[in-house]
Amino acid sequence: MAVNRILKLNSRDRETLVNSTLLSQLSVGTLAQMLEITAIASYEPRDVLFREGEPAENFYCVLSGYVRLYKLSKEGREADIEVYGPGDIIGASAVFTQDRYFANAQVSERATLARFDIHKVADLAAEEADLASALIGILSQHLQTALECSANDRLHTAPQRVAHYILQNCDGGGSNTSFRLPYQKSLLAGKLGLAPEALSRAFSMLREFGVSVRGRIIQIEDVDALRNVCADR
Amino acid sequence: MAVNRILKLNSRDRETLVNSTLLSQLSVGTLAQMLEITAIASYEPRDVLFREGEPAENFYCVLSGYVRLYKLSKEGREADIEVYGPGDIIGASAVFTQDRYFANAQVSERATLARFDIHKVADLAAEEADLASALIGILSQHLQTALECSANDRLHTAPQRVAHYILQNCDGGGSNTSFRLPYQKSLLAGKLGLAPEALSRAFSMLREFGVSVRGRIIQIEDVDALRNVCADR
DNA sequence: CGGTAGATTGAGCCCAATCAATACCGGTGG
DNA sequence: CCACCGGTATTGATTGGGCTCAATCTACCG
Repeated sequence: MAVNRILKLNSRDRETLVNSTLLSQLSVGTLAQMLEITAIASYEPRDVLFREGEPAENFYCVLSGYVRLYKLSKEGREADIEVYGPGDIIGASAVFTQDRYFANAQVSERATLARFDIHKVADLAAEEADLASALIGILSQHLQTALECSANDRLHTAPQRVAHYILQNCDGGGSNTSFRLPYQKSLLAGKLGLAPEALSRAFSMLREFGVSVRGRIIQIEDVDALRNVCADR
Repeated sequence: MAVNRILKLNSRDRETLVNSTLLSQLSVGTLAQMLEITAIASYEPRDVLFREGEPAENFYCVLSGYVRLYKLSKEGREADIEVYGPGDIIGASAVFTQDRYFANAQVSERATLARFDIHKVADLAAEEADLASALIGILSQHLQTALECSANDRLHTAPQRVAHYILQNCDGGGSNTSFRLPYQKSLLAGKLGLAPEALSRAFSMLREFGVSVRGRIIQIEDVDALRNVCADR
């Protein structure tokens, strides 16, 4: 598994890494130490980073591409838990628990990742308080996101969840705005806890609220109208 | 709100506090410092500890009783996120983010709680590495639980979730075993992401798999049969 | 003995999963 | 440049799980 190539860190990836949610919080000293123990590698779609139950050895920072975290049911169906993109940290909780991975992680688009040995990082975190702080920050953030997501699932219908996602991703923007989905719709569907068909239907339902979808481009006519969708329907 | 009485720490509560997921990880020195800044108070059912969006000031350790964490939809419907019992920590993520609460917390049964000022704890954590470690541990644990819960919702039907809950709570036990629900069924329903009616129906469906429910007592005839429910139905 | 809150049961409905078929898109190779 | 192909997306028909509403039942307390 994971037949990946080891790489040198190019300047764009380096920038992403240094600005990631974890490394951007560090002092120059700690940052340098982290960079020293970083291994960079590229992955092909469908590569598996780790599987549930395996002893945890590494955690990752996404430099480019996307990785999805998911769990399997006993019958083999899978449920996506989270999708990570550039700058995101995967498996940070393993740094402390130092136990086993509790989910599966798979690359969805060609990706470049930075890999860290959790034991080395744990040792470093014991010495450098800023690293420990940064890790707590990541975990707090992820925890909040996860709980948010649970509540979202339980409270909102498919069109509401999609509307919410769109609003989060068209960053402000005037009344008429648009953006490009960073990944496949099937991946988005999983992230939102939907079957791909349900996502399609949600999009077409949102057409009457001024949302048009062509390929990966999402156009929003009236942002305020969308906000109401979240409340009403 | 929260018209609660300030109390002295009695010996049973003290034991619970010292054995809690947070304090049990600390050195004697740090433990003593934490105990110094602890305020103990008792709460009545329906008391609200905090609301979503309020500036975060405290986090809590449950000494007795139960507290549910939930979010509200814009129409006012509520979705439970988590239920905390004796020894559990509530709002730990606020220690680091030091921002606002991201959910609501309400007491469900008469409860005694230990309250900590997040700023004091944050300061202490900056000095004492064992406290920082313990906080990371709590967060990792909570994160795992939350993600587990999301996946559970998406993968399993109501009877499966209930079977899973029962199995987790009849700790080993021979083929024929029983236990008592620690709180109301409506609270359990919320925790499992179900309407109370759905929980009822799940219980009656599980009757044919050897589960009998009388009041809060759950009797399981055949633990292995239950394990299969999780996979099949 | 009423009273109240929780739990159960039934009926109807709605949302989203599933299955199946078709349309679309992006690449590859002629 | 176009024809083809495989993976992705859409659309339709059906099913089923769980929510909602409403009525009954139970248990606990005054």
